Amino acid sequence: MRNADRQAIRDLPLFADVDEQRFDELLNAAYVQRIPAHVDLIREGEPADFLYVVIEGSVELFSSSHGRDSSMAIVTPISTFILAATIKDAPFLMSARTVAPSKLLLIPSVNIRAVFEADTRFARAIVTELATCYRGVVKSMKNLKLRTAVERVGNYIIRLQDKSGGADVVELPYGKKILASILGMTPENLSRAFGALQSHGIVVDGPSIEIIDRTALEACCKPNPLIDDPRS
Amino acid sequence: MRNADRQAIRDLPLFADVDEQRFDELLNAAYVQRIPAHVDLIREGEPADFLYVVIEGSVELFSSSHGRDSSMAIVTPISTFILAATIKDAPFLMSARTVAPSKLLLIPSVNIRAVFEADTRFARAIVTELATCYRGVVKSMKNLKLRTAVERVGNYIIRLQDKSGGADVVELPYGKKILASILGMTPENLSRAFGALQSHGIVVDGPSIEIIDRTALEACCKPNPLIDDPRS
DNA sequence: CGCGCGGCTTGACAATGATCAAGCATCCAA
DNA sequence: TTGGATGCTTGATCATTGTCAAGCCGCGCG
Repeated sequence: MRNADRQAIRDLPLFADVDEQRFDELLNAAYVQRIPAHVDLIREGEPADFLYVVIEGSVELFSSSHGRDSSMAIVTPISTFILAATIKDAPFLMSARTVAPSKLLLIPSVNIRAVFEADTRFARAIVTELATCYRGVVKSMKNLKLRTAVERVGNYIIRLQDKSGGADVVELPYGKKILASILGMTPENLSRAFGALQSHGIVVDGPSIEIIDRTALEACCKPNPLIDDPRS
Repeated sequence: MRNADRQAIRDLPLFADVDEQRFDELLNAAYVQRIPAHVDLIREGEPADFLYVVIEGSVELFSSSHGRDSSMAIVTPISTFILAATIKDAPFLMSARTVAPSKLLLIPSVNIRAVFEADTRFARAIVTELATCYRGVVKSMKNLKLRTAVERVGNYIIRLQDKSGGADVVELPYGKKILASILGMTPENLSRAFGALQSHGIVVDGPSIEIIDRTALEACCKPNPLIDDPRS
């Protein structure tokens, strides 16, 4: 493993305070895997044998039930996924597949659980991580239940602009098909929402979106920091 | 505080392994409150000054944004709510109000965080609790995104029957208006879903529901343990 | 006890969003 | 380079769900 990658993982709040020796143990037990795009990593319902860390690329978490599918989230570097299932030694509630060619670190769950039992600082870091994950999903629920499709799309654009340092032109980081599914709508409806928002301060050109009137966009889509602020 | 209440709280996985002296500290710092029905306990966006424990009665967690409201969960005894906000010292993402006359224990968040820092077993119990809460919300998301309204209602009935030990007749534990909102629909649509399910193995009489053909109900609503099993 | 309010049901109608289908553009593999 | 597959857009149509409204019932309060 490259030192830059190792340091990037070390800098994650989850691992930052772990005892150095135990961090070494985790990494020594782990596997680095380079995976092409569109590869299934794990299937919902299967045991969570590894904690996954996305180093490069991106991973889609999705769920299926009786013929229906829905994307739930995209995990980008440097992030972990399936921490809760790992800690609980429980089956995973979502499947995961690579969206782009990806570099992943797979840390065996037994090692994660061992360090969790042995290192108090790790246990506390896991608390913070899980609390953050929990609040993230609660906010997604609120987004779904309290907003129309157009509002969800508009607020996604606003968040993306904020995340891009306020740039006027932002690029969608993944395809519109997945974005639609994450936002809880069909691709057709996403196209229509983009169309509708062109009267409210944006210009859409494929994966590029220019925000020409942020005020109009916010008036239409009504951002709420208790849903949209990634730090809350 | 009555000994039975104290023991019931002590028996919660969250507190079961906490050092006895520290558990005493928590309870000594706490307040018992008897609250009538329909009283707002906390408003979303406010700081989470207390961890709440429902000892009797029930509490509705709900959210509002720009004129729209939605119920998110009902908390029943013996359970806590707003643990994540307490631990993160963050604003609460949902409001809470009593559904029925309730008896609550309010434990100051500063005390919770102090014991979290001092008692490893508490930290670990919090991990398990948060992981469980996180998985619960993920399952709610899947319920919303992967099912129709009728399926959501039908699976709610199935879960209620399982929770009632398989009884043929079950009672809705709270009003249909709140149930509709938790399941992500209007009260009118809930009534219609109950009506539709009368052709699929149930008989509805006010808050009583008789399941006369569980097989037909399951065939219609397609339960999935990765959504519906409360232990997963 | 009576009245008012809220919950719930039901019907009519409207709105939102999904489905189906066709066409275009792009990307990837042979 | 070419062909096929996939993503995306757009339109027509359909289905699900929300809104509005009225009526009934039960509960709580004066």
